[in-house]
Amino acid sequence: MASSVDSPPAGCASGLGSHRRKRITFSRGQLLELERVFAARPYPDIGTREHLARVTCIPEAKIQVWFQNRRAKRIKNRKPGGLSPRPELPQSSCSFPETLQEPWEPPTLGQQPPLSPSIPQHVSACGHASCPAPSLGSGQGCAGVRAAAPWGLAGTSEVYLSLEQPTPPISLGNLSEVIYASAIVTNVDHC
DNA sequence: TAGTAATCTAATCAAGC
DNA sequence: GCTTGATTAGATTACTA
Repeated sequence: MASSVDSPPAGCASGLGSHRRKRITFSRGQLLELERVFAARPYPDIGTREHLARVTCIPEAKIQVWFQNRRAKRIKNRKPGGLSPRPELPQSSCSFPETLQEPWEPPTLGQQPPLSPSIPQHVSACGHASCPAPSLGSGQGCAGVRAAAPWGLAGTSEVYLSLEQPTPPISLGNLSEVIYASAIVTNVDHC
């Protein structure tokens, strides 16, 4: 893991003797982008992260760290009863239009009637654009699936599975692209 | 079956405001 | 002092030899 972390050319932590921990400060635009994607899917797969990395010009590793911290923060804050920090994750992670429907509601999808809630549920549960279905395990292996697994053990995954089956209308690939388009299109002017 | 890789959470450290 | 990026440790899951 520590291999990809150093993207030397990045600029900041190039190789300044003391590899202490040079804290980087994300720009507003970058944060905006990250938060938007986070709202859509707190558990982005590698593809999403890489895409985000390109769009924001932030090393993928940093993005991963950012998401980790973000999740941790969220769990901490939403720890009133203390129990089940996850249960809500599947929600926010899956129903991107739900949490997102703020500034960038996708014109095409956003208006998807009452159906939308169930559709995106799987998309994010899977987390990967090109992941047909968790159980299908297409070679590549979907990170999103794994991500969902941990708490899925508690039974959440079953919900996803039952939800995703009856929702074939939208092509997941396109859907995630739409997510991205709506998430990114707004501010791609970082680079 | 064992080894490896990737990802996750949680706790903690520490920089920057 | 608070927020939050960075690091570390330990656990889980999936894939491959």
